[in-house]
Amino acid sequence: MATGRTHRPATRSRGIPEATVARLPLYLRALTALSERSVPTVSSEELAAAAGVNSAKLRKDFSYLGSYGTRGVGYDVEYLVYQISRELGLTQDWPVVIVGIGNLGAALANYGGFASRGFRVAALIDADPAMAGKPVAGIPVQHTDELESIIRDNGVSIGVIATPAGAAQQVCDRLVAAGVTSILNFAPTVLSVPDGVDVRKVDLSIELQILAFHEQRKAGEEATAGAAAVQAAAREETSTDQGPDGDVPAVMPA
Amino acid sequence: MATGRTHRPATRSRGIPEATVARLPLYLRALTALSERSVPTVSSEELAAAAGVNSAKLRKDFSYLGSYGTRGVGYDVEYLVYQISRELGLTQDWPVVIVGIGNLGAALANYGGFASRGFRVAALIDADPAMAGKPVAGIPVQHTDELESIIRDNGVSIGVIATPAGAAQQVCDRLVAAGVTSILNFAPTVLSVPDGVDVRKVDLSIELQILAFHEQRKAGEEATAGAAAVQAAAREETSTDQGPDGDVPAVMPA
DNA sequence: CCATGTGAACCTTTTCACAGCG
DNA sequence: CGCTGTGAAAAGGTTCACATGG
Repeated sequence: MATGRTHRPATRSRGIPEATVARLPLYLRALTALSERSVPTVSSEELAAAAGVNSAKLRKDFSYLGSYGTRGVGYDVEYLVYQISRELGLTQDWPVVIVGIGNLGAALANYGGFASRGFRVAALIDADPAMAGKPVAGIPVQHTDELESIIRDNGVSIGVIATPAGAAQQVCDRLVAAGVTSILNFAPTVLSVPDGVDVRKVDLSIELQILAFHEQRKAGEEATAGAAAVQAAAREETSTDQGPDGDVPAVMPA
Repeated sequence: MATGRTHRPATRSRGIPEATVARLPLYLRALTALSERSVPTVSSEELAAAAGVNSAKLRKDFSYLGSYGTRGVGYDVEYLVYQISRELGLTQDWPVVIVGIGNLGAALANYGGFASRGFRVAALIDADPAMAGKPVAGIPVQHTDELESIIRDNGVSIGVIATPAGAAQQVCDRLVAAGVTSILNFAPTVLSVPDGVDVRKVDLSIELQILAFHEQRKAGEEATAGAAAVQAAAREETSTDQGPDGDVPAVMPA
């Protein structure tokens, strides 16, 4: 930490916009890469390019966190990594359970991006008795019967559901009853949860359908030509700035 | 198709908002479920509940497609399924290739939600020679060398990247050069592509980080109590309406 | 009489453009 | 003098509330 962890009296008022929160992990990833290459500082322009957004947006986002840059120079990489990590709550340890160890569950269990971000896979849970005891990614799979005790014993507050759609709501209910308050849902279902519980969903099929929509437009353009067919040009995917930010994720039953 | 495919003179002007497009797959899923239960019609209220959004939003969304409902009654399920499918371009066949057949790639290959939505896995591609010929989900894995010919021979315009981060850009370049114009990226990297190519990303780690942020707030609330700590109550996750809609997805290297 | 379809109000997010600081 | 930080404007999306039509 170059600038030292001054902890800042935090001019930062509360209420960081959701859209900004959703981009912080992007900046963090880009900053981590710079940090590994021992780059000391970055300008908003450079960092924005690395994160795939435009610089005005990035500066505005950072302004919600506080004034962490130096005019005429840029941002101190290490310091920003620290500030964003702290803001996202990644400086603490988050035990996570993954329920449903099919192809997807296994993929998630093996994902390396967890540990490096403060997430720890506390347990893998599956309803199939035949899976019990089998190690996946070095962690023995436990039976669903153990779900409640696992959650409680490990103080788990984040659960990942990678079960088939039919089992998702039931698993969700049990996770919530046992104390989980944040759920990442990969099953293609709408989960209903009580107030105070956060749900985010990832649905692959949805992402593909959105791509298909735009793909279809591209094809139609040549045909419809003439008149006002330009329109799609509005979607200037300018080589950067991906992550349309305003989206719905994608799913996957195991 | 109850109402028959009248094809409608389409009062519908062009330019459906991105946010609406992102929700169409959600409605489609809910409608498909209703269709399977042979439900003939739904009100905006019912369908909205099933899709996890509020009814005003749903009606506004549908208004961009045209007037497909009947006042005092609701929407014809079969007819809407058809209209939305057509709008999304799902009435045609979309051959897709998946590059990177690790845990995640295999999970995707096995995902059933594809075929039922007009997507067809045309080929599985991996750089590991040892994988070549091995069947995954009934489809033999082919070596990366074949990538260009596979794309061309099958007229593939949508590619899924499930490789490690380091290989993603290179794979992306080859896909684009071979003719792919839509990419779903699971690797935790920002891909740069020429104009006209669409990229969507899915990043698991990002989703978890967003959950962690809110989780941290919840914990802080009790401590910070007193003063103005309410604020998070604004996030009324009212048992439905998940999918904060304004987000950034999550990734996964194989 | 009911539920759709939609203008209008409202809120969020993005973009602009430049003052101000290092 | 360059780059950050930020008001103000613009764009985009959501919610309200009700006229409209089956």
